Amino acid sequence: MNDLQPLPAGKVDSVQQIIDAAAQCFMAKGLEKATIDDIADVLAATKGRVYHHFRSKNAIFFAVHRLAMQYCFDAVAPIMALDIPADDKLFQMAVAHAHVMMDTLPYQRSIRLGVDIYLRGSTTEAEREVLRELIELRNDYEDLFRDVLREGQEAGTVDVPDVGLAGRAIIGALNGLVDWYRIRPGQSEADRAAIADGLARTILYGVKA
Amino acid sequence: MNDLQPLPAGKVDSVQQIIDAAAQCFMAKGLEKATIDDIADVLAATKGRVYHHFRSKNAIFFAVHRLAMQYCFDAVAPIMALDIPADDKLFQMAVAHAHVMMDTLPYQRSIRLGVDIYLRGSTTEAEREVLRELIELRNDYEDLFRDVLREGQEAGTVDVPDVGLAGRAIIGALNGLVDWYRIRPGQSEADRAAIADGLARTILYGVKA
DNA sequence: GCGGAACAACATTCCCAGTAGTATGTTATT
DNA sequence: AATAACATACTACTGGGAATGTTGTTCCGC
Repeated sequence: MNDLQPLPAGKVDSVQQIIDAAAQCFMAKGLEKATIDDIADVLAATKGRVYHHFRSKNAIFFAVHRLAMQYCFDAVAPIMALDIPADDKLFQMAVAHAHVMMDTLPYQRSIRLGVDIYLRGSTTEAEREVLRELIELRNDYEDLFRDVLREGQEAGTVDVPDVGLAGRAIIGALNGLVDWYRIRPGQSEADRAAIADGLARTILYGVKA
Repeated sequence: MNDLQPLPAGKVDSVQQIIDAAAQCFMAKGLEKATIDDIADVLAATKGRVYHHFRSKNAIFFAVHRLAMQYCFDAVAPIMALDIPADDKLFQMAVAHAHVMMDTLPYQRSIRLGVDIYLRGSTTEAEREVLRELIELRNDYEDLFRDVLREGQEAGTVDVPDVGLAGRAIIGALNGLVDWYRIRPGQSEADRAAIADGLARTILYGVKA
């Protein structure tokens, strides 16, 4: 995939490959049905390689989840720092989030609904602790949207019945991408930009004429 | 839950109980981790009862899915028949859909992301056939929203950049309920009405002041 | 600058717990 | 007596994870 790099390669790359393969498998077959062997197969390797770097299957899922959240933060956080009106900021954040959903689809798809299910299934206390962190990460991320909403509400550029509810609505509309978006061969960057822009616009301006 | 009926009971009721128990288990532990024994336990019964009425675990999931869609149609279809402006219709549909999400949470939660995953895992052709029907059902349902959107767009009461995209946004924002809504002890019917109304309002009118 | 020890990065093999599904009772109803 | 509606007991298999084997690389004293 990225074999043509100057070959810094080494250890980090191998772990990264495993995480990436896992995300693909999780997306394709679901968290449970995807086996360690499946992940190894994608890499043309065996379980040995996977278990050398990860303690358990859960640990792999956690890594996928953490990276997925990282992608989101990296895309949206810079916009938070901009000194622009809250409504404009929100628009750009929505566009950025939509792009991340499409660009890192396997990751985002893997973590949907996965957390709370894994929470109940996790045996060790250590695992539950990691899960709480991940959930908190997610909450922090979604708070970014709520914060901007509140900022706009106070400045008068945003008007919603309930900031919390509006935040949920926005996140829901954007995350829905993960459910219906499919990577098609003939799609251009412009097509994806149109999707991201159209979604953000619909959310910001509503559907009423 | 509905024990106080005139007790028509009999066979239909037993099957219904199994489906209901399955939906609860699927919500609590996920489709894979929920076992047939779990479902039987909820009913204080054994696998025998379950397998007497259902050929396989997949068949149970299909029943849950079908019923989940049925609940949606039953709530939204009547509104389609009303002779009111498209934007008002859309608002009422959104409110109704939100209520169904909360009222039948275990069902709706069970089917999220379950379909496409099961699609790849389904062995027999018969199962895949059933899945195609279910997916088509879902598309038909979502088409209801898109149809109303288009109707409003033509009538001038709705203004969106893209009808398909706006439909996805609306569905996404509403279905997001399934992810974050939790049944709390002290919640009243009014609380849920506020959620449904607030969501619909945010979607219809957007967030811009 | 070389022999080998220690280690990293895997591959192979094996075990066993858990689970879907089956086969075979058992009881009540019609 | 036939069948519906279950319960009980059993089988077969899958997949996570551990134990162990193999190979290339690094490092270190002499």
